[in-house]
Amino acid sequence: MSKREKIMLAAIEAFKEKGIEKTTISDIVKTAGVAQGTFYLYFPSKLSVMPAIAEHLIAQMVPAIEKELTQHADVLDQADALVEFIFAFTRQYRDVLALTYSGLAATEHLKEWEDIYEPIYKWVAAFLEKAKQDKRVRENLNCHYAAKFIIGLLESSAEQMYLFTETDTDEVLIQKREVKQFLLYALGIETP
Amino acid sequence: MSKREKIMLAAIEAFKEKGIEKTTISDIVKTAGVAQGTFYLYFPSKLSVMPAIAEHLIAQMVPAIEKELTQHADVLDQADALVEFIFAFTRQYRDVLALTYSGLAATEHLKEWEDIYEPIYKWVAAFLEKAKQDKRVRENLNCHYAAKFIIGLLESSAEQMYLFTETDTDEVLIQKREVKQFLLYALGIETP
Amino acid sequence: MSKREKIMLAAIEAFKEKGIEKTTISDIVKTAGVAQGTFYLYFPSKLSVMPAIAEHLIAQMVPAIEKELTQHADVLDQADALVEFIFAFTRQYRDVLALTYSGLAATEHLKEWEDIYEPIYKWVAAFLEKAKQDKRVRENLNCHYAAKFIIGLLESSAEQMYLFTETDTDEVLIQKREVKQFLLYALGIETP
Amino acid sequence: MSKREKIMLAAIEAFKEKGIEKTTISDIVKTAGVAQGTFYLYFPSKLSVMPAIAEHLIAQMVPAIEKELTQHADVLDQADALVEFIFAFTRQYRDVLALTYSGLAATEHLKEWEDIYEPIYKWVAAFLEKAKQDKRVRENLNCHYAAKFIIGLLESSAEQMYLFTETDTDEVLIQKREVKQFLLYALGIETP
DNA sequence: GATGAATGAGCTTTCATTCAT
DNA sequence: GATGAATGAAAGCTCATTCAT
Repeated sequence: MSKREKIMLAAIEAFKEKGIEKTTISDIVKTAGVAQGTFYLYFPSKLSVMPAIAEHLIAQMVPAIEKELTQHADVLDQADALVEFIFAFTRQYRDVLALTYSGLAATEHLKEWEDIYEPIYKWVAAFLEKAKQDKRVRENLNCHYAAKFIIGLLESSAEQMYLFTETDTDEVLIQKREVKQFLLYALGIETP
Repeated sequence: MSKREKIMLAAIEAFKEKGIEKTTISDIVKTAGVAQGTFYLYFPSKLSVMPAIAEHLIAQMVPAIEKELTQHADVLDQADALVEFIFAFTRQYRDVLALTYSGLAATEHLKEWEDIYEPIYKWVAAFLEKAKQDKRVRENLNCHYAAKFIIGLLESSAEQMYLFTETDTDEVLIQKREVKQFLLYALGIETP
Repeated sequence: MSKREKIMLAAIEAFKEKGIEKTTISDIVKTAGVAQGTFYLYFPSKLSVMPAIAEHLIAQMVPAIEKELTQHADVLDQADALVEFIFAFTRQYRDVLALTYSGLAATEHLKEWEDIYEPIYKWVAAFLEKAKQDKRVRENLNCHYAAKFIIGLLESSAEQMYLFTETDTDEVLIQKREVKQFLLYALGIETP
Repeated sequence: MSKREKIMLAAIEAFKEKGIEKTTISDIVKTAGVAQGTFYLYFPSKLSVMPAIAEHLIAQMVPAIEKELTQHADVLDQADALVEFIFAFTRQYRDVLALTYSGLAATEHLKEWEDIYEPIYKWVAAFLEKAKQDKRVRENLNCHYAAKFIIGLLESSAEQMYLFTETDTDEVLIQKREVKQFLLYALGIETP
């Protein structure tokens, strides 16, 4: 593993452990097992690690979403898969996601957040477009906007859950079922 | 105005101005016009102001939402008013909202976030319940969950916009129109 | 009890509890149950309480020593009583004694220490003088100096003990026995 | 000289100069010629330098005492040398000694004081033991205890003097002569 | 006399940053 | 490239002191 990568992963650990504000570069290099000065060979400041972390997350997210969606032919199954995926992903990375968002918000980098999401929006929009051609969603659906609403809706509902629990309690299962129904109506998907 | 209140409002100003990371307690007390030591009479640390700010924001939001919703009799108009309100509120407090969330995330206070939102969820749920009795929304709607989804959906879509612009551009108007339509379908509201 | 006295006793408590350095005037007034400003009506600073504490100690010590010594007619018994008294007194006030000395040392008041002890030296010297007339101590004994040596010797040996233990262990009993013998030889007292 | 040593010696200077209470870490580092932060690489607080100072003092005292005592064959001369040495040492370090004791008392380190003295007690006891074998001191002398009493006696009598004067006045000479005599009787040393 | 909220000078402490090795 | 002891600017924080009530 490269030193740069070591530092980035150590930063994630340290941020999780102590919060962004209280994490020092000293903490990060101690966790990474490199010298104090080495940090500056790769990053100019503590918060400049954030975009790298965000990219790291997305680099894991995009191919996973793609794989999920292409596994299913019908939009109903795809919606289902998307909900499951976003909940699973949010659960797995809940700390890091909150940290990354918060870390970007604390700097001037917040605007990059949307750029980072762009590829995901694209993918979802493409699938909706396909479904529209197949008349499987309502014909007045604006796929470009809908993609963003869907991601926002699913992420916020997943976060609402995993703020309190790390495991999939009954409460989580109900929330998932309900958000799926909410989503199907919003997209105008006919259920059998 | 109490010193505590002065400090809190000054913190909002300072956070807006310089971001949380770069704001010092010195900045806050200068803006508040109180002495350095006075800060510590009311708050133990910079981030401990965050929950107070969050409460302040919600304290402004709840009666405003209540007023908006009670002004309209039909759920169609209420939905419309809610979208307009959340967009307007998000625009007005866009910096502070992102910062507050991020500030809470950086502390142990994040879980309080949902508690703070609780009264708003309650209000929206109550209005949906009323609409359901009037058969103005789909009859299988779970009002309790829907309330949370609606708020999450609207806030995320408003944030997506105001991350980039402070004024209501065409882009914003379209996003509003689209999210309204998305919402109406999700709730199963019949449009004339 | 006067406020001044309350403050002085509270200072002793606070110094015992947290040490002189870490005790604040705030701590003292909280313990004393008076207001912050009240302190300054009686003392100009934290360390200016020290001489008052020292006087308080001596005010208790002098009559007690006097009583002990006058109870016994012979110098052998008086020496015995003095050892017992200094050990008992040191045990009882060991924290305060160290604090007082240290508190005076940290200021310009250390020289007052000897003044405070003066009456005790006087008393002991007087008793030695009487014993010398009775030929009960060696005839070349300089009573004035001997008084100071005795107090120094006994206090240091008592402190050596009670630094480690608060109760009269076997170790303490042996130390007392040995210091008595040491003292008797020093004074040239013939034992039966 | 190591930075740690520089800081310790600077602390001695500064404490002498301004007293413990009024000395700031800033004063110490200025005197030491190191940066503010460097202090914290070696000591966590101002008072935590105290044990280091105490050790430093003792490290100087032990070999000096050893040298003094081994220079003389007879216990009479050794007693004389010990009195002279303790008075000289107390005079030289009078500020620091009082401060060190007081500084240790103000912390949790006071108990270390006796540990630090242990090697000196050992040396003196060994010399007394030798003298006892030679029948130069009374045969019922408990050398272990006597060593502690002697050090306590001599230090307290030296301190009594140098509290008021820095030079060897007549008063000091008399006190030395008298304490020597007191000591000789206590040990049962026959004078020619 | 008594109070205690407010002050702000000045202390302690941190920690990003450097640079000789 | 890599190191980590040393730096010192700048932050946090304290607490003796004041003064209107």
